[in-house]
Parts: sequence; structure tokens; C-alpha cells
Amino acid sequence: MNQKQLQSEQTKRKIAEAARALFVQKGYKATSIEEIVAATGSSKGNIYYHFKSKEGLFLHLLEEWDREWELNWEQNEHLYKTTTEKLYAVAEQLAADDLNHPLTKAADEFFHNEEKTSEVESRMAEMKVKHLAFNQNLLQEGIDRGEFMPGDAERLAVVLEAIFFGANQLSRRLNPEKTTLLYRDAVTVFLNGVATDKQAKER
Amino acid sequence: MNQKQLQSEQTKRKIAEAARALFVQKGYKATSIEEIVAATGSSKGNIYYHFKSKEGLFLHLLEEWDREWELNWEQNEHLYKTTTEKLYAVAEQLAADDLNHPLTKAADEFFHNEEKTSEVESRMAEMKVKHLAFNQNLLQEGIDRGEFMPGDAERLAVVLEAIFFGANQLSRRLNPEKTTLLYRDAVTVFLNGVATDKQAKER
DNA sequence: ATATATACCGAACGTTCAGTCAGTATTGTA
DNA sequence: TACAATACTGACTGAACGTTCGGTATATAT
Repeated sequence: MNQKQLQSEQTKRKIAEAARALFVQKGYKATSIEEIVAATGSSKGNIYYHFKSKEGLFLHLLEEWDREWELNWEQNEHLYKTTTEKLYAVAEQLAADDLNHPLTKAADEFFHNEEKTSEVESRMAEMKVKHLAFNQNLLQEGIDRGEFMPGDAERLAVVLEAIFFGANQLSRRLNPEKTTLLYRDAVTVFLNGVATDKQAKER
Repeated sequence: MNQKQLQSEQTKRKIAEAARALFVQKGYKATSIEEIVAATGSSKGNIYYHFKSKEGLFLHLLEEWDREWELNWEQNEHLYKTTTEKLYAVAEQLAADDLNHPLTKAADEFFHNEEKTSEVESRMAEMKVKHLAFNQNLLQEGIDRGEFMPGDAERLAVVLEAIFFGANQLSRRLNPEKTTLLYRDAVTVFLNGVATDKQAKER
């Protein structure tokens, strides 16, 4: 890799980082290319040289983030013995993400903006599938270990995803302590439910 | 109420209905005032005569919807004896809403658009408080009746809200059957959890 | 030294869109 | 009938914003 390529990559990273900061601060739509230009010192044209579009830039950030999350998890998974512990750890990590890395806010907004390139659409679908697969794996592991009731891990994976998704949304107006609490409560409920009477289970 | 006022009210309703159809179809941002104009036959100025702004118009629809939902619930609540049944009924109604009345999609989008009048902000906060209070009531009732484990109904209300919120989001790309299933699974998990070992509860 | 590809610049473009306003039509009232 | 209030019109405004494109600078290869 020669000097030019190196410089180029640095620039690209610089743009990405500035963009991330702005997206985090102001959300997706409210962040204009002009502002990213102002923050980087780079030019508008250059941004479009490195990234196909605003969407493309944002997607790049999301994928980067996803990679980091996964890496982080892989490094820490061995710390937790039972699947139950792992579930709580996941909740903890997600809550922390909510707090420290609020690209989530921009991400939600982005996910809800209706006009998307078909390419973006498919890359987003990929990410979602990966999340569900992650959940499903974890749940299946818990079932196999006898920690969780035997059940359809695939369906439960969707429920778990819904819970995390919802917690994420609601946490937006919560303070840090309440956010952590919400995630933890959510997992506890997921694990144990609230019913006293187990007959209802067969409904 | 004289003829003029009557006519005026009809016009207002006509605008609201056309707007609802469009918001449902295309989402909040993607629906332009021009399109509402085209759909109503009314003029742009007239819309602004009847509604303060696009936001105001949308909020009007949301509040109308909320009122209908509540009314509908009040009429049907007596059909369900136990709180558990009520919870499932709520899930059913929410799932049906998701399917038949997908103003939800536009609503989510709207909720995530960051720039809002302070008035809109506060009216939204009101709605949220009402939802949580509704959940809390229901849960407290369940606890009092001995159906649910004693616990902090307020905290659980947030968890329940998160679950419904998340289910709503995920259902966006699901077909009707899977949507209904998701809501039902979510409530079942909420009620019973997935853990076999109850010791974890004290974590 | 020259040629070429890569990296970068920024003014201009085209479009979108919520909101305004000066004016007109219609209905109610004195 | 005259006056006033309410209901309605639609051309226009002004600002925002993503994207493009003709052009320049710089490093590498020949």
C-alpha cells in the first residue's frame, strides 16, 4: 500500500468518523452533507468520491458498528458460563450501546425512512437476518442446555428481538440507570415471565 | 350549529380522512401537502385554515385514533374475565391494528423525526404517559388478582410497552399470520418466560 | 520528464416542499 | 340590502438539500 492509498484511506476514515459524530448528535436526516463537509475540512465532492451516497455512508457506519459489536461479543462470550448469564450480558451490552454509542437513534430514524435504494434494503435485510440468527443460536443453546423450556427457538428469537428493539426505542427518553434497568427487567421477564399459574402456558 | 359550521366540519373531516389514507399508504414525510390537496379537491390554503401545520394535522389523526382505540377497548373489556385473557386481548387488538390500520408505520416515522414543536412534543408525551398508565393498571390488576407475581407494576409496564413497541416494529415486514403469532408469543413469553429454573428470578 | 490514474475541490443545479398571503366566494346577521 | 364573519383559493416564496460535473493537484509508473 503506497502513500497515496494510505492517505486516501485515512481521509475516508476521517469522513466516516466526522459523519458518525454528527449522525449521533443530530440524527440522520438532520445531518446534511454540508455539515459533514464543514466538520471534516474535506470537500463535498470528495465525500461523494469515497461514498456512493449519503445512504451509503450511513450504511457503512452501521456495518462497521455491527462488526465491532460482534467482535466485542466474541471476545467476551467465554466470560459467561450459562446461557442465562449470556442473555443478561447481551442486554448489558445493548444497554451500554444505547447509552454510549447512540448511533442507535439515527439508525432507527434511518430504518424508518421509507425511500431506500434496493441495495440498501437488501443489506439491511442481511443485518436483520444476522441478528435473528444470533438470537436463535443463543436460545437454542439455552434449550439444549436445559436452561430454557423446549420450544421453537426461531419464534422465540423474534420475540427476543422485539423486546430488545422495543427497549431500545423506549430507552431514548430514559436516563442511564433506567435504561439499564429496563433492559435487565426485560430479560428477567423474558426468562421468567410474570404469571404465577403455569397452566396458562398451554393456551 | 348552522349550515356553514356544518359544512366546515365536513370539510375538515374530509381533509383528515384523505390525509390519513395517504399517511397510511406512504408514510408521514413522503406525503406532501400537495398530495393531500390533490386527494381532497380542497385547496392548500384551506388545509392551513383548518389545521395549523402538517404536524398538527398528523397529530389530530393520532389522537383520533387513540380515542377510537380506547373506546373500542372499553366496549370489549368486559368480555374478558381474567387479566391474562385481557392481556391476550390487548395483544390481539394491537396486532389487528398493525394490520388493518397501519397508521402505525407513519406514526413511528413521525415519532422519530426529531424536529417537533414543543406543543407536539408535550402532546406526544401525554399519549405515552397514558399508554404506560394503561399497562400499569392492567398489570396491577393482575397482581391484585393473584394472577401475576407480585412486583413493581410500574417497571413491568415499561417492559410490556417495550415488548409491544418492538413487536409493532418487527411486524412491519411480517405477513398477517406471523404478526398475530408474534404478538401472541410475546405475551406468552411475558407471562411465562422461557426459563425452566426459577432460581434465576432472584438475580 | 511526461503521462496517467487517483484524489480532491466547490460552484451550480434541480427538485422538493411547508407555509404564506392577498384576494374571492359564501353564508350569517343587523 | 348592506355589512361582517367565516370559508376557501392557488400562485408564490424561500430555504434546504443531495447530487453532479468540469476542473485542479498530486503521487506513481514509464
